[in-house]
Amino acid sequence: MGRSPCCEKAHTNKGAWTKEEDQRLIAYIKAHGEGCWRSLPKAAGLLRCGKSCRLRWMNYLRPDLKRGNFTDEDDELIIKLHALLGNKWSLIARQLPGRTDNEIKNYWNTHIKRKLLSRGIDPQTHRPVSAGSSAAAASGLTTTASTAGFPSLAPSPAPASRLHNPVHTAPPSNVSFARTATSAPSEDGHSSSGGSTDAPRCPDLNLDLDLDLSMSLPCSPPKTPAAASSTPTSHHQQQQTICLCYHLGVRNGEVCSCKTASPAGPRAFRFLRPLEEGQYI
DNA sequence: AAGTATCTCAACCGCTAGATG
DNA sequence: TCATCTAGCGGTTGAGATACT
Repeated sequence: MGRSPCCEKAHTNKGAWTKEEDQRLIAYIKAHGEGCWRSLPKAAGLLRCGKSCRLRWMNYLRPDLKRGNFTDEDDELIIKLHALLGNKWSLIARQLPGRTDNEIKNYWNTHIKRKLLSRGIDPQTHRPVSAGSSAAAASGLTTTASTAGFPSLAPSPAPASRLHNPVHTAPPSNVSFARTATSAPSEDGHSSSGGSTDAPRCPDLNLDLDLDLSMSLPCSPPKTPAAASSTPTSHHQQQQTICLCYHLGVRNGEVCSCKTASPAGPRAFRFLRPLEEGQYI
């Protein structure tokens, strides 16, 4: 498209940030706030790409970041969220205040994957790995048994990045992460956003997950009023709405306050359709 | 102590959605 | 409507740290 590069690469530093660069970036953002990342480097006197500045700030310098080890509770929450959302690291990160998507992504790849495999669970599908079939696990092949930790949270087979992103779009009906047996598989077999295993590993899987627009944050307003009022099907209107936090046990049984805290009204909180009797996903 | 293997995680790259003119 | 720009996302890489021989 003839698009110009995001920065003049010939005149930008790359690699690890120095303390001085960090200080410059922090000072600038403290003075001016987060804003136009493209123009920030020049304004702040940094020989860095705006993208790089943004990343450095978001992943490392932000004052509200929580450094240090993840707790077991964090682990379990991440696992559950991953089962629900796939590799939507930014969405997962928003449920863990002080953690970044990059940090969670790294933690997943270095710790949780191994932890799940040691439990005999395929980290991509969240289903038990059949005995001795680590290769199957790696390729996303699964058994049909329920997951060990959360049988109702079988993973959604990898919505293509942004194609089914509940934050960005309000589909005409459910944001169904499930795919039928006739759904097209992903173009490649390796891990991509949302997961690597678009093979029909769960042909009858129907998560029927209706994540509302505020999925991104417990109480964040919807992106647009139009989207917020996107017409739910009558089918939906009959569903009891349950906050995702509540469903996941985040609030430990409490009714999530995000329902009331949202300025956008009752449509602004996330809900899952409870499974009907005999239904499994 | 030295060399090698493995692990961790900060940073980069390429891509897309949404905004704008 | 189209072209372009920007912010943001997810996958990947590689330097440094650590463990092992």
